[in-house]
Amino acid sequence: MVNQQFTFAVHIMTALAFSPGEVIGSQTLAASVNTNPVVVRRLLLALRRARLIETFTGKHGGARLRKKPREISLVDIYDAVEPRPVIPVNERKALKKCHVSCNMKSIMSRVAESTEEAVRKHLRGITLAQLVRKVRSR
Amino acid sequence: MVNQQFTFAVHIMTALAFSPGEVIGSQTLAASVNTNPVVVRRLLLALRRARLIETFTGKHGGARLRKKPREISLVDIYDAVEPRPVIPVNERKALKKCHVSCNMKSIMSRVAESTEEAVRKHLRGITLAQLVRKVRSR
DNA sequence: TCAAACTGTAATTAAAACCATTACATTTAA
DNA sequence: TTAAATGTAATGGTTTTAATTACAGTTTGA
Repeated sequence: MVNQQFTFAVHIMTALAFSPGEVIGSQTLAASVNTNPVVVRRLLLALRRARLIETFTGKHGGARLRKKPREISLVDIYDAVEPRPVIPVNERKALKKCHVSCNMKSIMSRVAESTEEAVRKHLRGITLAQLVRKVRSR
Repeated sequence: MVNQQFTFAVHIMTALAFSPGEVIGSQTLAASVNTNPVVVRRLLLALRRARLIETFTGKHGGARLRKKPREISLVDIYDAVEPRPVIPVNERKALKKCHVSCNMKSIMSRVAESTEEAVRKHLRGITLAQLVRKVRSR
């Protein structure tokens, strides 16, 4: 299985955006995502670090958006949860006598970086507001 | 992250492109990538299925490109090895009473698909010939 | 003031993904 | 006919990921 943190985080943020201003607990969010509340809380911490949400402890605690859904794009969430790069670079040491081997790491690094940028650029164009609109239109 | 199969496959293809027309064995390729010959052979099978290379069994066997490096782009290799999608969709069943939960799967599917397309579009712009040129220019 | 309902966080377990490795049948060249 | 390859199945070990348990700290409100 691949890392679902980004997927989970988008779900959580969409749920928060769907009920503007409301404070929602990790229990409720976990039920919506169908995962464990602790998993949700860890993601909420990451989203809070990125200043996308604020959280409240104690009874009636939970999380709430800090910005408007149209001001939050998926790249904000992507950066908040810091998923592994789309293309991993082979970190093993090169075969000295092989010209290709000696240069692949730096070459693949550039490919990986530019691909990452392409993904981020794409995600930048999708806002939470758009996702919420899709939820509502069904 | 996508697994290293794509990274390994690009390395292998670059090595083949670096020695045009030459048949190179899995042993040699594995040494360049710094992995096991069996791992390489499995990738070679995938690349062959995609008709990017041809392989030869028996003594002096190995692999060779079937097209010119400038006619092979990284998306061809990407498609050949079929890595897991960049964004995985949460396949768990939705919480019936939650409107967001019920719609997230189809919404995230579209996000995942379009992101995949963004990656493929980017990779389509990078050819093996370009990578080989970079190897040579060092 | 105390119990209930939360969050924050560490530690552990379980499952999945990934790659390496072994083994061997088959093919080919010399 | 032997040596050197590929093709491919099976197995094992490591790493990654998510689930779970546990509990201290915070807040609300009866």
